[in-house]
Amino acid sequence: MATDRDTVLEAAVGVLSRRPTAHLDEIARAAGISRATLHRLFPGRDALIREVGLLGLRRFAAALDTATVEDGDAEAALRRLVDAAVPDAALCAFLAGENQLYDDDSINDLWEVQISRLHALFLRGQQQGVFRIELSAAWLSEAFFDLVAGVGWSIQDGRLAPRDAAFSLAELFLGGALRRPPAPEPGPATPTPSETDMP
Amino acid sequence: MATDRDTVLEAAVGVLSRRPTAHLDEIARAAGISRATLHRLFPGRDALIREVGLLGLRRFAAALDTATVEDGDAEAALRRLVDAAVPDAALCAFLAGENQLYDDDSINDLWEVQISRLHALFLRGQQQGVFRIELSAAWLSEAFFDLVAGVGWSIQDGRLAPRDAAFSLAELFLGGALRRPPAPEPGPATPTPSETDMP
DNA sequence: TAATTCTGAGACGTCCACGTCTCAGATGAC
DNA sequence: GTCATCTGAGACGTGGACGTCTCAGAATTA
Repeated sequence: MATDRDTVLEAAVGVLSRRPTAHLDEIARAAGISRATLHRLFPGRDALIREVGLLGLRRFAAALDTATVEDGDAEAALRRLVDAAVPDAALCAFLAGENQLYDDDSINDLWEVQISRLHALFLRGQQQGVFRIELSAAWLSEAFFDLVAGVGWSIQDGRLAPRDAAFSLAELFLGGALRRPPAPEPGPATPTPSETDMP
Repeated sequence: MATDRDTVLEAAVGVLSRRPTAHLDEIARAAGISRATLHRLFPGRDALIREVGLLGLRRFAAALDTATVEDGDAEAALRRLVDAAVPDAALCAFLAGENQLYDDDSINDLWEVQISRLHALFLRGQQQGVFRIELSAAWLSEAFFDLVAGVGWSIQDGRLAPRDAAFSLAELFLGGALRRPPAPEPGPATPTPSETDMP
């Protein structure tokens, strides 16, 4: 039973990120509460969707804060951001799927702010000579966010181990974004060699 | 006016990929037809959504075919796939957002087939020593598809030039996926140095 | 124990998107 | 020209999700 709002919102994300048209019954059941209690917490469906989006944006903004993306070396900042954002990847997956959904200006503004911070990070990295300049900062921002969303989907569907998420995201993205690709690292604590998938 | 089914479906994708709960009125308007004609082409909303998904899967399967991803060097195969898939990136964006939507087994099976082909490509590339083995083939498949979807979204929103799409996708993804990253290439016909974004 | 608060289950009415139908006008074939 | 075919606009009924309400039972507190 999840009575506090954020817990319910996270349960809602688990359903809405894959089935945006899910009924309130289903969302309530996923949260382990009744439809009545769901209505007590959120006035209606629109309010619920809105708060889910707000929670995602607040979490992503918090990840940008804790990673202090505005400071220091761009590569190190991005690695910090990966670690900070991966725990909330599911929320980012929801945002990626319908970031144009809201008529609300306050949400769109908040969204723009976070994207701008991400864009600035890549722009700074390009100026520092860390990130490739053949790829526009806008594309790097979009691709990074999409990969975070992909991490969220993969974990939800059980196709990616949560422990491997940050490593997989950082290695794949930085490999393509860095101007001087680093030598392949030895791997995470629990390496996932795909040979084990072989018959 | 778009009377043939595929054209209507592509117009529907443009709306549904960003607003999955869009009304049929809106979809019809986006396709330049009336709601009555939309109902003449597709029995109902479920049928429309289903056909959109089927079109996306057929297009992606066709891209895998034309790229002959089962043949030859894995890196070259992936580059061919990029070129073949980018034109239908918008459809992939729709699939990425709600690939678990369908109760229909025929669609899920078709989906699994294509994902398996992608997975096999990465597995073969890893065996060839082309792709990194620290990243699982499953994650590479997911990430590739998510980036294709990201290309679709970016183009739709005008954040990525269609001419740069294939280059941006291939360079970013292969940079992170290849075992021996290639030296940075000079760039596409219309390079997009992000310095031009600077104030 | 007794009182208070909160929740779940269910019933009920409302509203809106959907599906269907009709008909006038446009388009095209002959 | 005539006829056939197709489309758009609009009206209409329906279904189902949604929002509200009530009430019994559980959980918490004193």
